[in-house]
Amino acid sequence: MACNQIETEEYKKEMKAIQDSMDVLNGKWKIAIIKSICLYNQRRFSDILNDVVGISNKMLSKELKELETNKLIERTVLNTQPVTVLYELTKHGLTLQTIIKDLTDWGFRHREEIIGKSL
Amino acid sequence: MACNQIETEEYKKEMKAIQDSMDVLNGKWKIAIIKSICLYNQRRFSDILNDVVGISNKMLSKELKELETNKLIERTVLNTQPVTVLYELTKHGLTLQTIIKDLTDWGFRHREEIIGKSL
DNA sequence: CTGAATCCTCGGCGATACTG
DNA sequence: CAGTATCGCCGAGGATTCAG
Repeated sequence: MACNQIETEEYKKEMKAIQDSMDVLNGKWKIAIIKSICLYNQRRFSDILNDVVGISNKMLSKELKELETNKLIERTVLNTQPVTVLYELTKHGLTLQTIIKDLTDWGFRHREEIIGKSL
Repeated sequence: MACNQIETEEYKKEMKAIQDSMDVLNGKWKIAIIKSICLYNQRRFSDILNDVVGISNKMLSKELKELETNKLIERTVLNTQPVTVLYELTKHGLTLQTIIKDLTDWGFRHREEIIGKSL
């Protein structure tokens, strides 16, 4: 119900907003990385590298940079020997949780719908 | 809060579920197409082609097929001259509305957070 | 009108090696 | 440990043309 609305101006704005969201979340790894950090609140580079099965260090490095640019995570360098780098979600990053939860729920329902059985 | 949970089995399932969702929604066009159909409940090929700015017919055709495979939309061919083809959301397709709304809202907030002002 | 077919480009992503 | 550098594949997606 009520997903129709004729206001085209509003419609265009919404489309842009969605594209913004998708750009941030797109790609093969972003959400997996966020989940990894989220799971432990704080996580090191190599920890995430282990958590996110299949990712290469190059990709991880790139994705982390993008997430930081988008102010979703924060990078902290510790003066240990050798260096330790911690990543954690920002306040803004934490607001993604609703979406992530919805995506999870819908994913389960979708699988049932398509394959006819759950995980 | 409470996005951490130690159960790794559950964690893996959730990751798969999210990947399922993202696979369905990924790419440059899927959500825009869904929104277009949704806006009018029923929409023809060339209508969507106009709604979704920038998409090529090849892409539209491909995306529509995928959406149909995923049982999100339904294709109806009318015996007109020339042929008319209608696309509409299925019940399952309509369940995406929550996610789409969340993505829209978050997109707005994100823009404020990053650029410092709204659309 | 609704696509399918073809050709081409560009960037995402992987593999491996190297650095402070 | 936490990345960078380099090479290269492959598929997403654009432009154009053809077909029923």
